[in-house]
Amino acid sequence: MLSKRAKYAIKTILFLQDHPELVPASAKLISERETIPYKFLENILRDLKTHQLVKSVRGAEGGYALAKDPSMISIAQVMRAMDGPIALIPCISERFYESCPECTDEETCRIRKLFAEVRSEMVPILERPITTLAKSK
Amino acid sequence: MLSKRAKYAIKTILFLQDHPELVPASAKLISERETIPYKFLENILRDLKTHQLVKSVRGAEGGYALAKDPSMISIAQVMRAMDGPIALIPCISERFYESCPECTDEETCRIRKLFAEVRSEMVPILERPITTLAKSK
DNA sequence: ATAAATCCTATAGAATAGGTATGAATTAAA
DNA sequence: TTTAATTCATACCTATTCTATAGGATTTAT
Repeated sequence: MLSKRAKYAIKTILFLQDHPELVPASAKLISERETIPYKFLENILRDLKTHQLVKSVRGAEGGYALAKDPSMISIAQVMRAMDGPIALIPCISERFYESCPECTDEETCRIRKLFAEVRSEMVPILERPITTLAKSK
Repeated sequence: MLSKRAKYAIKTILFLQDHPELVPASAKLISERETIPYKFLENILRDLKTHQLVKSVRGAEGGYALAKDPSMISIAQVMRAMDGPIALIPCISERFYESCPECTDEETCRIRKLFAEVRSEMVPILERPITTLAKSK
């Protein structure tokens, strides 16, 4: 399941996309508008910044903005930044690969094969740019 | 990510499917053959039994067997028994539905919409009977 | 200067993961 | 009828992760 951290991060990214007029948006503002605990959000924003998904302006009137064009940002990027692998098992993850200690033959592992199929269905959906998410409200 | 609990459970189910000649298979045997910690496996087997995926025979020469025809068992069933929802967010889960406390309108929630799409791709794959998993080794 | 911000480190409580310990109940076989 | 193998049940344990919160240092527009 998606962590709250990732969910809050996604909401933050979408908020920044939806409100270019409020940019740079302060953590306080985002926190209030999206009902995300303030200090927790600060933490998440730092992480998003490390992963170059947002950029920041310091000092009074400062805040956060998307670090790149929204058409270059996907939910998958946010999820990977917050929660790590999208794949349900590490032995098929592209960016977070890890072999199963007990596995004798990855090539023939049925479990791996099944979850590889799942992954290859999930990833393209999550990698769509956030601009393709129908805007609502 | 899939928990070890779920992974061990899947391996156990596949083991029982692959070795009808060893049925009823004792926890000890399964534990050795699949290198799953014995006491942890006992725990998992109890849970699988509660969810009617395996049945047990008590006493000496006892052990575990699949509770129904393998063609009626899916990886999704095992995952739900062990880890709960397959959906990445609870507001689109069929069996473990929970609304997001802060959500004002599920109908228009873009996040929900996206993850619903992900879920509807994942579930059919995971719900295939285990008999359809190409046997290997 | 002051206020409003980001930035940084540390801490804390709760839940979950991954197991372990102990022993009772059941049953086949010797 | 004893013994050994097994399931069944409960409780416990340790480490990690999750979800934050606290306190303060730093930066900057006004």
